[in-house]
Amino acid sequence: MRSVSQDLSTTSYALLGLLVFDGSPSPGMTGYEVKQRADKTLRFYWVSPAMSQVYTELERLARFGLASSTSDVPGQRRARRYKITALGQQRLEQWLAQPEVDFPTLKHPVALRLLMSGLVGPERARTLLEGYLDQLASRRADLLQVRGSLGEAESLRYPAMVADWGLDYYDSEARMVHELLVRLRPAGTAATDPGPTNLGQSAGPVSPR
Amino acid sequence: MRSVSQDLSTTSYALLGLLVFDGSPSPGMTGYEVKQRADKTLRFYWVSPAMSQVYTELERLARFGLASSTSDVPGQRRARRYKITALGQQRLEQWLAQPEVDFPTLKHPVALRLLMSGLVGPERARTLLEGYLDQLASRRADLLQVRGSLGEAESLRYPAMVADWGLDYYDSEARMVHELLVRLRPAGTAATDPGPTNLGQSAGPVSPR
DNA sequence: ACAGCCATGTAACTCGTTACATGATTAC
DNA sequence: GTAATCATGTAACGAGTTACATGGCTGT
Repeated sequence: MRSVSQDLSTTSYALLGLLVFDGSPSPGMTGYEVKQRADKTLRFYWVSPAMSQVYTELERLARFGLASSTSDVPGQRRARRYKITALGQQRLEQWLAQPEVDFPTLKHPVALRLLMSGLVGPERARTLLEGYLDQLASRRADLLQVRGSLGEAESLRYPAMVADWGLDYYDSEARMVHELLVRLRPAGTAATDPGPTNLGQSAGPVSPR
Repeated sequence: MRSVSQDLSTTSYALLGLLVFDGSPSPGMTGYEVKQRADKTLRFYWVSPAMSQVYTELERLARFGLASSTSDVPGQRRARRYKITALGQQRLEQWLAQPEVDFPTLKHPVALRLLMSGLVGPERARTLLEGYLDQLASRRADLLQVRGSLGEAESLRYPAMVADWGLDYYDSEARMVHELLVRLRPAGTAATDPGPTNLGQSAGPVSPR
């Protein structure tokens, strides 16, 4: 649709972004290293593509002249290393300057299940949310470690801001889930499970037309 | 991988969930109506599938016996209506009861761009975040309307909880983005754009090994 | 008569995943 | 020697999108 010559997916730009952070004096990154970097950082705000996609994506960037691949053969080990090119950096900057940015996409299996938890009752909803709290804590710990490794250096200012954003997000989620757990057990109610409520089933239409 | 006979995608279960909320006395929903419902609610926590996918997905559910399709021909207008079956509801409940739930996936183009904003400077980062604030406000307004339509009815308790969760999420985002905007313009700094910082480029490796 | 909504579907394609296949190097 | 990690790739498939094609019904 966008007629700026060949168009890249957001994931391509994300990988290009990983290459740009590698810096000029470096000999470049192997696909393997790119994947590791993606696992460490990209996964929190985007996705970490599968290894196979990393390789095909890097080859694509090279084909478009946005990355240079240098076949590196020190002993015997084949290891292709990729660096961002001037053209690649130019394209990345163009992309960053684009005024129209898609709204974030959230795929939230926990919220989706909570939505329908009337079918299975509050006990299940509770364990669902508690499980999510555990996952959140573990994710937060991972991200906190990343944040720590970024430090306060001026050159890593933006990555640090994004990491802080992520930590704040996890904290907000945890806070809200705690609140929901409270709502799930109102003051006077005993600990006994009242069983599933019916979702308006056979009790008239839920949303009146 | 999961050997519970034919397995459905989360999107299938989400659509099944839309059907279950339609309630027994209803004649069922058309694909068109399912899509509209998805646009109104599902999109906030999952995705709203394309029309074409809604139709193929509903047909799939019918093929598996999880939804019944009644070809409805009142005048001439062909309109296939779908209702969830007992088997469908059973499968949905099984899915809801599953202990292992995937961690949410966030695709955040704004955070992704902020991460690399060192390449284009704080001015661009600012407009990026301000644009996001606008989008957030509009999204929040949409969701607030949905929340309003849910009211305080006991039968819609869970959907209401999820809507409140969503509103809280949008508020957290807005609060954090404001904070980031403040960080982007530190106290003493003048309004002049200092230009792009280099991301550790030609200034030694960013992450020391 | 024409626009806009209701309604359904097929075809081609993209993005991304898992499974598979291969092999070198390093640490114990 | 053998397990873990480094390293690269292909093939098959699934999920989801856009583009396309079709047509009835409703209000102005």
